Parts: sequence; structure tokens; C-alpha cells
Amino acid sequence: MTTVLVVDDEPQILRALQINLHAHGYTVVPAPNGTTALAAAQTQAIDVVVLDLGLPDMDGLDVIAGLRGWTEVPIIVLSARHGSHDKVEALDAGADDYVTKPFGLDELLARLRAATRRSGTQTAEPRVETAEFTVDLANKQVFRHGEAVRMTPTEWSVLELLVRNPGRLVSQQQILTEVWGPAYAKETHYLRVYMAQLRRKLENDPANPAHLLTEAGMGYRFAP
Amino acid sequence: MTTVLVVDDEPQILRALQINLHAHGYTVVPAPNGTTALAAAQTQAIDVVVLDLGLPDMDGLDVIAGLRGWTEVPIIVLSARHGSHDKVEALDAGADDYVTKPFGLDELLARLRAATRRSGTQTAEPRVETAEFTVDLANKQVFRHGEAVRMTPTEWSVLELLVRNPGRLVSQQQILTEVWGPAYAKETHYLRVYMAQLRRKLENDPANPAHLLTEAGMGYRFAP
DNA sequence: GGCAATCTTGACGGCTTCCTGACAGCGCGC
DNA sequence: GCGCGCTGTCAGGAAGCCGTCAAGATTGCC
Repeated sequence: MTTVLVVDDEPQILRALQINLHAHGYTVVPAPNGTTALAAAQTQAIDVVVLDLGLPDMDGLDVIAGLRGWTEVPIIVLSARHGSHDKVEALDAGADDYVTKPFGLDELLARLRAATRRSGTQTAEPRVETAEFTVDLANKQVFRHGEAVRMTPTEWSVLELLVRNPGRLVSQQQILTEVWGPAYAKETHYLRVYMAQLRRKLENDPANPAHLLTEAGMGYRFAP
Repeated sequence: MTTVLVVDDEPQILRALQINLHAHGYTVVPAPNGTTALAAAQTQAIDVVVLDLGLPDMDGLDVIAGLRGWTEVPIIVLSARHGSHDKVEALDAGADDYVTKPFGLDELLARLRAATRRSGTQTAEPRVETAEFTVDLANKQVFRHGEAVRMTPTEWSVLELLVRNPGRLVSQQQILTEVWGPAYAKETHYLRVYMAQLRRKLENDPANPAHLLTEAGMGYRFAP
């Protein structure tokens, strides 16, 4: 099943795309603005993004840049602007395709197929493994030495964010804003508690973690 | 150097594309029809194909199919037909993109860049390398002779600033204001301490640095 | 209401990071 | 040689950060 993140600020278009894409077998994750779109991309497995450039809260180009900062997921831009300058900007920012409104649903579907066909070969597996534990992103399950490990919602959110950025340093701020919300960006104590719990559940030697690493003053890192 | 196979039956368009693409740094392999196009793709290393659907000898869709039989090279279709049916057919046949005539050269170039970015340089990460160490900007990680080197937040900030300006002289003031804040622009002592630490961690001979150079009285320079 | 699971909050010890001061070395002009 | 300005080196202590444990809140469920 292919999951499409659809970003559009007009509710009726969002709804229409949602219905039509769903009817063609896609799982749709709707987002009415850039902020929720970026948040959704971090926490869910997205196969392709359909992005309307005209958003209320931030520039569409910044959404592209935000996504391209850490993921190669195909991005198809929708826009009412026909100017070549706009197309060039979006494509150079990292978009894969640019479709001008009005567009036929057939065409969008074909471009979706083209985009997923390309990335499909290099399939990002929804499963991350280490020597000690396995994280099944799709099913939200964690195994350690073959045995299922129970996670609380918060534990899972933190773990998922780290595992979705393997090898990448994730700042405390980023974890806190993604998991608890922007108002909690300073509550670093939460993180210490939950990192300790995750390590106790997943690491062989919680005091000397092999995969859930802390970089003092910088953030945390998941080492596969 | 990126090589583009341009397939078009109209000599003047073919010639125009050839000149313009060449002017933008591409190597162009021209082909006036489908047969020579397929032959050329077999005998030369092609990075991306620009294909006009209206060919004299065979259907453009068959050219796409012929290429897709053995290669994943990106194909950008040019066509005078605006109908969504044509687009769907071409895309589903294996094309990566579909541009309708008339089109701006800027747009075609942007789509070329998008296509080659996807396929060709998937290893092109924001990484800066020297003979002795590698700085991974995206993951905020530094390797020296293959081994990860831990950086403190301040060390990383200084290093990142220098590495993001390779070969360029960065004044002490600039580093101090960027890393510590404008109020610290005079605290050059901080810099000496941290440059020493960076060199101790990264240089083979910290006393005779090869990459983190001092320009007396001016600032510092990163030499790749 | 009672219970269990989960999330917050507090306290404390240990460790990392940062700042700071003292001193040595180098290049330059006189 | 000598002073001067700039730079590199080292080490210690203060401040802040991190891990740990355990005791309240809060929530959802029976």
C-alpha cells in the first residue's frame, strides 16, 4: 500500500484528492499546512508527497527544503502558477515534478505512478534492525532477541523519530517539539527519563548504550 | 559531465536544444528518429533522455518501451499534445516526466536537473572530505580515518562554519559572532582554544595543520 | 471508587563542556 | 638582541548537562 502525504490548504481540494486517491488504492495522509505536513512526514512512513505551493503558514519552497533536509521521498508540486520561474525554483529546491492547475486526475495519478515506480526499486523498508533489537515501523512493534517488547505511546514516538533518522543526529529540541509539542521544547528532563527507559528496554548494557547514543549538549543519535 | 540523448525529428529544434544544452554544460547526443536513438543508447553512456514523441519511424511510446527494457535512465518526454490521455500513456510506459510544447528552456533545464539529481548523484550528500577527515554536515558527524570523532557543540559550530566556506577566509569576528554571539566578537582567546582542540582531534600534525589554517591577524581558513 | 499504566516532577551524583589564566613560541620592525 | 602583537598550549575549576531512582499526578478502564 502506497501512502501519499497530500498538502493543500483548500479543504475541498484536499477532500477531493483524499477521496479520489483513496479510490485508487492509496492511503492518504492529509495536511492543511506546512507545519503539520513536516510533522506528519517525520512520524509516518510516507511514500510520496503531493504539495500545493500556496500554503497559509509557510512558503511551499521551505516545505520542500524541510523535507529534503532528511528524506529523498518524491515530491510532486501542484501550483496555479504557470510561470517557468516558479517551476524552476520548485524543481531546484528538490521537487521531482511540477503540475500546473487545472490538471486532470488521470495525469496526477500517472505522475504518482511514475514517481513511486522510480523510488519503489530502492524501497525504504519499514523495518530497522540492529544486532540487539528490531523496530517494525509499519506495525509499530519492537522485538528484542525475537521477543516483542511493549512500548508506551511516548516511548514509541521518541524511538520512532530516532529510528527514522538512522545515523543522524537529532537535537533535543527537535525531539521535544515533535513528540510533546513546541511548548515543551525546553523540557529536556523528559527526554532523559525516556531515553533511560528506552535503553533499559532495548540495550544490552543500558549504562553503555550501543545504539541509542547521546551526544552531550547536541542531541541523540540512533546508530544502526 | 552529464550526457543527454536528445531525440527529435525536427532538425531546427534538435539543433536548438543541442546548442542550448551544450551551453549549459551538457554533452549532447542527437538522434533524429527512434531507431538511431535506441542504437545510440546502446552504444554510449547516457545519463538522461529527452524524447519528442512525434517521430517519423516509430511511435514514441515504443521508444520508451525499448529503453525501459534494459535501462532505468531518466526519460523526459516532449510533446505538443496537451491531452491527459497522452501524458498518462507516456508516463505509464516508463517516462519520468512529460513537458508540453511550447516550453521554456529554463523549465527543461530545471527538469533535467531534477531528473539527474534523482538518478545520478544519489551519493551526493552534503559531505566534505579531506585526506585526513570527513565532515558529514547532514548527520553532524565527523570521521577521521574512518573512525567517528566526537565533537562538543561549540567545536562543531566552529568546524561547521569553516567547512561550509571551503577555501574561503573566515574572519575571527565572523566566527565569534556566529558561534558565540555578537557580544563576544572580541574574545579571540576562545577561538585559539577551540581551533587547537579541533586540530588536535582532526589534524595529523596539530602543530602544522594541513586543513585548518591560521591567517595571522585575519582569521581562519579551511583547506579541503 | 479502585486500580494499573503512563506521564510528570524532584533530588542527587557524576561527567562533560566551557571559560579562564598563565606561559611559551613565532614573526616582525627597530 | 629586544620588545610587541598575535598565536598556540595546558590545566584547573565552575557551570551546566546527563543518567538514575523514586515519588507524586494524571489518565483510562473496570
